[in-house]
Amino acid sequence: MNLELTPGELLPRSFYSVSALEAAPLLLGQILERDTEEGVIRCRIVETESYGGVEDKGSHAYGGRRTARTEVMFGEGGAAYVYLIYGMYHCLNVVTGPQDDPQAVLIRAVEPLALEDEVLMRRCRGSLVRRPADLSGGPGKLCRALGIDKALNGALFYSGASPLRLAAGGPGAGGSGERIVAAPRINIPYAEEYAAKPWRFYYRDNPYVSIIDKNSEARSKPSSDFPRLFNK
DNA sequence: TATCAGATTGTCT
DNA sequence: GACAATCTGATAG
Repeated sequence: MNLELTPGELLPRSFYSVSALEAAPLLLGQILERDTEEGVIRCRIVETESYGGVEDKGSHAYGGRRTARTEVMFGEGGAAYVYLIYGMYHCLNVVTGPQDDPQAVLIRAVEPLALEDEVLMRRCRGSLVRRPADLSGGPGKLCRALGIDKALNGALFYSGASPLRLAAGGPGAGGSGERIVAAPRINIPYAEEYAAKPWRFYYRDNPYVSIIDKNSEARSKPSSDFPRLFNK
């Protein structure tokens, strides 16, 4: 996919028509915008995981399980799927693919774009932040830092009227020369043979990434090996 | 730095 | 009734 987009412009609805596996690395480097009472928080996506299709045993929609919770995943791509995990944390996903094909990309880590964004995120965060990953390195942490809860389930990322949006990152979003690591997804032992699939993507050496894979050096690839949103 | 148990509730069987 | 796409603080080395 090669879309000509101006950095800062909202990603178009068509961006979300691809599979979750395609979208996961493409979302790296894109900008997540969140409207809060204190102002707009802007941050860059640095870690994602793909949960794709009814055959993925790691997915909430495995086997076509369509319930009140997973309903958003069955809709057209471009909506937010937000759910509660372990009774106290929320997780944010970007729904992709066509209607009735449940696929989503879990956003696992973001980094604040500017100092003002970091200030707002720290304010929302609550607990002690010593290192970058403490702020927003992890799906539960980033939702707290951005004030995301189930009220945002179904929000449309491509709509200017939405309180949660996705905009194009810099000229190299989806890459920009940074190496991308593809590694197994986190905490889904029940997914059996799907647990080992390298469907987690993150920027190597980025301090906001939640967990560093020991074999990341061997597994990392130049970003040019992944689909690009922008031409060079 | 690494490991571990506890927290806490919506969701599904 | 069991468990979850997690995080945190405590404890040991």
